[in-house]
Amino acid sequence: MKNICDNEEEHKARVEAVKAAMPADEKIFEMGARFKVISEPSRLKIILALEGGELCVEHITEAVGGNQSAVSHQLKILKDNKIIKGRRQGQKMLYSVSDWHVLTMIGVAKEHLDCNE
Amino acid sequence: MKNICDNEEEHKARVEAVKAAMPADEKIFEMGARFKVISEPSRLKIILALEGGELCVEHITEAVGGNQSAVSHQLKILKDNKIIKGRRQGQKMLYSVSDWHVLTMIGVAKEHLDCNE
DNA sequence: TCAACTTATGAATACATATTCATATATTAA
DNA sequence: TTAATATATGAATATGTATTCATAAGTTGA
Repeated sequence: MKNICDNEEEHKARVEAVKAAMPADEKIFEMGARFKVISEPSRLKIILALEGGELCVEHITEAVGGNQSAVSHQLKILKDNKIIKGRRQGQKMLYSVSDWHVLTMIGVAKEHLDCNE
Repeated sequence: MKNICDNEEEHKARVEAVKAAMPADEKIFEMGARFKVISEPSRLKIILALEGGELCVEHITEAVGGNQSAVSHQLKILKDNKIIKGRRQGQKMLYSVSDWHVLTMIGVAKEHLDCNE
């Protein structure tokens, strides 16, 4: 069976095409950063906890387990990456998901892993 | 404005509901692992290079840059995570994407970042 | 202003992992 | 079997980052 990888002319054309279609390094890095943010289990849990609406830090901490400091650090990373947003209400900070693309991607992953009972 | 986080009764119910809807730790970890695999720029590039069909290691290396060893290491990680598959043809190994969920997720990310020209 | 409560943050530690170099393994042709 | 080519892999290094502890900062009520 003939394969493109054994044909030197097609080879060059193909590799050039792939390189041409490749997004800029900067874009690749941004995409990767996005996936990296939602790759950590603790952050993934936080996003899932917020899927149903905004919650304060204390409640998030209860919902996902772990201690308040760790949750706060992760909330900061999620906020810096614009995946969640926070608003203050009195002493409490209420966080909610602001990037719905992320929920879409998590939905695809959940579906794939059959997480919905 | 009344908020659920200021109401102790609703609070407990809500946190319990969130915990009940939360996938098992194991599932969370698997989802995270999936995202982690596609979060590294070098691996993301490899997947994008393979989006148009199978390529041999040498061509992948040319398309994404870097050296052969690094690409091979990343190919192994992608293969171990069942995101790509490889078949041997003579001296060459031809790799292709086997997990289309991953391409879906990358598509969402690309759209979000406006990577398409 | 002070005290209580909630959240954020800096520093230190511990752990994970990407890359490189050298080399091993596999395949083909002679 | 040997040489040439293609790919894989082990070990070492370097870098990134999650977690914890201690404490700071913001908010409210007295």
